[in-house]
Amino acid sequence: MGAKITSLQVAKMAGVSQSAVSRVFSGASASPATTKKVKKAAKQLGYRPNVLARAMITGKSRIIGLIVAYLDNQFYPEALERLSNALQAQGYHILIFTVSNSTDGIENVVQDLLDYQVDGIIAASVSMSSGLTELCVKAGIPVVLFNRGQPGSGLSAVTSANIKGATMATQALIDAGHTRIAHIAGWEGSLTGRDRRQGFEDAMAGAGLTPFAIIDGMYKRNVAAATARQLMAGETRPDAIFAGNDHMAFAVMDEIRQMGFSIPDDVAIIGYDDVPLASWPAYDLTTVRQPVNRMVEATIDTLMSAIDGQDTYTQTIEIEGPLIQRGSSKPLKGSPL
Amino acid sequence: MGAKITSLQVAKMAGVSQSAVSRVFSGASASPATTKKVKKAAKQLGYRPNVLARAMITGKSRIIGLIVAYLDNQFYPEALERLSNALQAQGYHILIFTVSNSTDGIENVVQDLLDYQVDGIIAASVSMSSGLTELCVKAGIPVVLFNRGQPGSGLSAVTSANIKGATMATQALIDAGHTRIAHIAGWEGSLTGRDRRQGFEDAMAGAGLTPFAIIDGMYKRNVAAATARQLMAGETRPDAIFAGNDHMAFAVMDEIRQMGFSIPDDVAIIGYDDVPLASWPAYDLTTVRQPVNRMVEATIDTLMSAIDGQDTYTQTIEIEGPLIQRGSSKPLKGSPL
DNA sequence: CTGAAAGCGCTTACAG
DNA sequence: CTGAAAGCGCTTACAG
Repeated sequence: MGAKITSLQVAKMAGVSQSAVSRVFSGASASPATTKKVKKAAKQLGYRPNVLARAMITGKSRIIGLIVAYLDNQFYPEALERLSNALQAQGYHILIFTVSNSTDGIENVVQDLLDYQVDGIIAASVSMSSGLTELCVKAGIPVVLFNRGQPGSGLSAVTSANIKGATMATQALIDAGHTRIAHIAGWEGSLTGRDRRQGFEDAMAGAGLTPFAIIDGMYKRNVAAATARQLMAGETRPDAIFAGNDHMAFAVMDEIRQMGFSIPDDVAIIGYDDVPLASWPAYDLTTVRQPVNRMVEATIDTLMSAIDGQDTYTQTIEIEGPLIQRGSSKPLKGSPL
Repeated sequence: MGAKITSLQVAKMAGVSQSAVSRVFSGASASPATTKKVKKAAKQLGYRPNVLARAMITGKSRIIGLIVAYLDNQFYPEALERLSNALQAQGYHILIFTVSNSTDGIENVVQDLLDYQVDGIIAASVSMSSGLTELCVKAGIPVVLFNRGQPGSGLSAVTSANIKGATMATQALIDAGHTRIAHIAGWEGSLTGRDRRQGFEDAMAGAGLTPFAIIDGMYKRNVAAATARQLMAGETRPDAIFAGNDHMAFAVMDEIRQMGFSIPDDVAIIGYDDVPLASWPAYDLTTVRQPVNRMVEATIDTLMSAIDGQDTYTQTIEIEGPLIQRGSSKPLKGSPL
């Protein structure tokens, strides 16, 4: 068992040279007669080329390293699935690394990826230190950041239009007549979190309103829940909360309902992402949609052209998504429903 | 850029042979003096061994192929994360393939995996045709099925004790006083689905009860929701529903609540898996816990000993989990709460 | 179009 | 302990 079949054995059986076998399988030119003989022998022996050996020579492993965190946030499994499908369709394979949100894990991960001679790296919601970035650049391995920009890093990034999206969400709350609007923000250490906060502040300022509160929810369920409880337990309460993402918004809704408040009557909630769960009746969450499919497309495109060496310059792509109005917030004030 | 540093360059700089460099990095014996010189040169040049080249010679790629479907079911992202962490800790890396539930996709996937010379394969909730199984056996690549047994396949498998778990769940409904109990079953094409159905039927028969209905929910949200609606729209209605997994149970709860029924007063619901969402207040779902961490442990253990060639025999491991009583079902009849 | 040969970057017996 | 050499399974100029 495990008796590996090599191109040499196929060659012998087919009565041709080893190079001929290689040519047939690597798509190089070969006469119909040779091709036929080789294919027949290969089939009989169950031969398939060793991809690792091929990779060594061509310098192309056709492996893409994917680094992902936050798998408990429904946005990422979906993104992972779509990235995976898109990459498979192009004949690439994904070497996956899951990391925790802490930064220290990622150092080794990138080195491991590089050791495997990956052709490119997609980093979903993780930050790359300048040292790591340099490492990849030196190795000539393109990196694309997914759903997390990193200004000044020199890395390509694909995100949604976070400032604009957050402005839309906040504006919707303002237009519905809310005045005491709080923001449970995404992790301040991430550009995504900072941009959404910026959008919130812009909209509030534009309406001449003072934020009821801005608190970092760290993109974590328990932090968001605790924050919500604290906000709602006070003497004066917010009449609306914009959460930095859906994952936190669900925790906020759970907590607030448990306290006996009604959504959206006592307090309106808006999230960000539009993960599948947001549309389920149990939450029915108003949210800003991040168009996963278009973000994935852009990511793959960016990565592929970098691998092909077409574009050596860095691209930052922002994709806009609509506000999806649902039951967790009130429609426009005075608007018919 | 991309000027790959090889062991030969390190050797020249360190003034030793290429073999010496290799020995230092592959953990073979080398004198302290040599080791020091080599490490110094390697560091200066930023050298790291090419894992692909190493894999070619040793015949060990340290890559594990992971096939996963149903990523929209919260159980799998969690399992993926834990599998990934456990494997990384052992120095293995995961080549991931996401497949749809349809069987046709997996054929090519396994071939791709084999082409990459993976050391082993973990198949999460996907079935392997006998042809595929034979392919892996011939290639000497161990396969472990995760959360999906396949009797007669000769493959190792790790699952929860599905029959027992389903019996417990059903018994809990019976003990709470329900008599018109329906089962929205997991996909009949899967052993998991059939076993849970079996457990349901056993418990019902044991109590002298006739199932109100048994309908295949295909492990799909929309099918489960439609089934629930149909059941509840009838003249006589079930007073309890056991769903084949949590993912379907959530859909059932959403649908039933939208119809205006109350849970658990009008109808009690129990699921299977105990995914994180089950404990969130919005669902508060009574369910049978699948101990992911122990299932992952068992999977890794089984795979590793197969890779090391210690155990060539097939193992089928079933892990028991407790029933987690929550608000979607009533506690034991007459019990204080 | 085809075969003989070199070489990808390593590991590992084999002598010394 | 160490170096020279063979070889893992391929691809790819190079002649013919």
